[in-house]
Amino acid sequence: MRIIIRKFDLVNIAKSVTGKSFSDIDNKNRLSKGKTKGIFGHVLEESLFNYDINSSSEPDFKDAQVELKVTPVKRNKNGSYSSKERLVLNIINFMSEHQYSFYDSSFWKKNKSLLLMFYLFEPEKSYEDYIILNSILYEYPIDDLPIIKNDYETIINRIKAGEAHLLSGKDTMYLEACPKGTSKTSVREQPFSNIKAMQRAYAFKSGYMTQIVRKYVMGKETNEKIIKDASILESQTFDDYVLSRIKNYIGDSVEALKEKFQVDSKAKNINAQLVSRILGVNNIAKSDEFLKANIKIKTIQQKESGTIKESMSFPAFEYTSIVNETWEESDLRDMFLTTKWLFVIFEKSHEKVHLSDAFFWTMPDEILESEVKSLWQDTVEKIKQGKIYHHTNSRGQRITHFLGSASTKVAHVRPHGLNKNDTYPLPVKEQTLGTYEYTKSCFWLNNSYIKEIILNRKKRA
DNA sequence: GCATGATCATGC
DNA sequence: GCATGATCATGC
Repeated sequence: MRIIIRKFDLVNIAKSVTGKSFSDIDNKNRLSKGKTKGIFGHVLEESLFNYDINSSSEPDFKDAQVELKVTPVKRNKNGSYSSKERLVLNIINFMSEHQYSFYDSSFWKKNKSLLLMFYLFEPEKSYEDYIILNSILYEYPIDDLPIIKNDYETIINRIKAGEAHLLSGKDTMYLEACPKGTSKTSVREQPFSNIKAMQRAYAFKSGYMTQIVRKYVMGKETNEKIIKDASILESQTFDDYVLSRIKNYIGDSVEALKEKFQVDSKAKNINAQLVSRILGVNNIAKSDEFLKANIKIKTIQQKESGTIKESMSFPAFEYTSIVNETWEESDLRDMFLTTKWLFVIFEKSHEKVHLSDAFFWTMPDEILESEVKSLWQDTVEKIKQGKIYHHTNSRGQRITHFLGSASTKVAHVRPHGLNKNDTYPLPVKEQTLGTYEYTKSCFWLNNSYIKEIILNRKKRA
């Protein structure tokens, strides 16, 4: 007789190992056979749930229609927790998937209910000793579903347009088509083009997974939402909705907006605060949608001449970390590959600053892999050689060897800290100064490049 | 008026 | 106490 396991039972079984390590659970000695991809899933399937390992288009637990996923959580330097990576789901069959609507898709059939088991990834520990943090039955929140459906449509529409080879994680918000294969040479045929496309799988982006971790594993309260009514997204995308809300205020002065929304602050991000109010939230950067989709807001001031007032800063890098990175797995490259920005332009005219434009932007791959890459390499090389300080100018400022905006087209390196005494340690001695620390620095997008982005956008429109 | 080092106000 | 987003200051 076959025993039918229900969702409720599965969650209880999963929760019974909270706080245990994989070696505690592994009674079939799978861990002793060495680490392989998916080993944690295999241990739990065999030793906790007692079923045979399979790879079928059906969910792992057929009767309950639940798919088991074991996924790592990491601890950040500031003590918070994030998902260590995206959650990869089933492979997309380009040849057939385009025939289905969302609820008939392979994505929905296999993943409509997920049993998520989170473990803590700890780099200093051996993998057998990783601990299960918690387990939950994940069924999509009603507010997330319209966005996930729109993401699905976006992926399908690219396949229908014969563009499966151009699919990119940047196309979508929560659900992405991520590369899945041993290399770029893992390609498959697509139905509406002769060009072979990289094999891809559905996946939840790491930003989406991080919010699940924070809410369901760490117990953090729900984020405020920009979309107050899920039906808004039945007729438009999230991006279009956000831009249409902002466009209602184009031409308004900062003074008028401060008055209208009763915002009074000397903070340098006052313009971002105003955009938050326009979208009906306290802090757009902390909104549910921006966090889950990894969208960041940047406000930009354009002078009457058209020049952009300031270059654009990003978080400071740590000298000791960046020298241990390769470009392929660098924080900088990862940031540009996984972040989308909402640029909001404020233009100065007639002595007043007005809201003038808003659009979403991602770093083009070809720029990332040329100009940005070479700047990163130049910077890392100089840190490795301890060749940072150049000379002190007549104002007592320390001029560096890092590439400035005068010698680059897209991005440059400049200080970014509280003051010049706000430093990070150096991996090697600074050759001229003899110190083991230097003022914090970060990568900046050149204001001239930002101007170019805005011009190109106007040309296209 | 630009380029670049230095710094500020805020929030967590 | 520090990260962050954004801006300030001034020699050239």
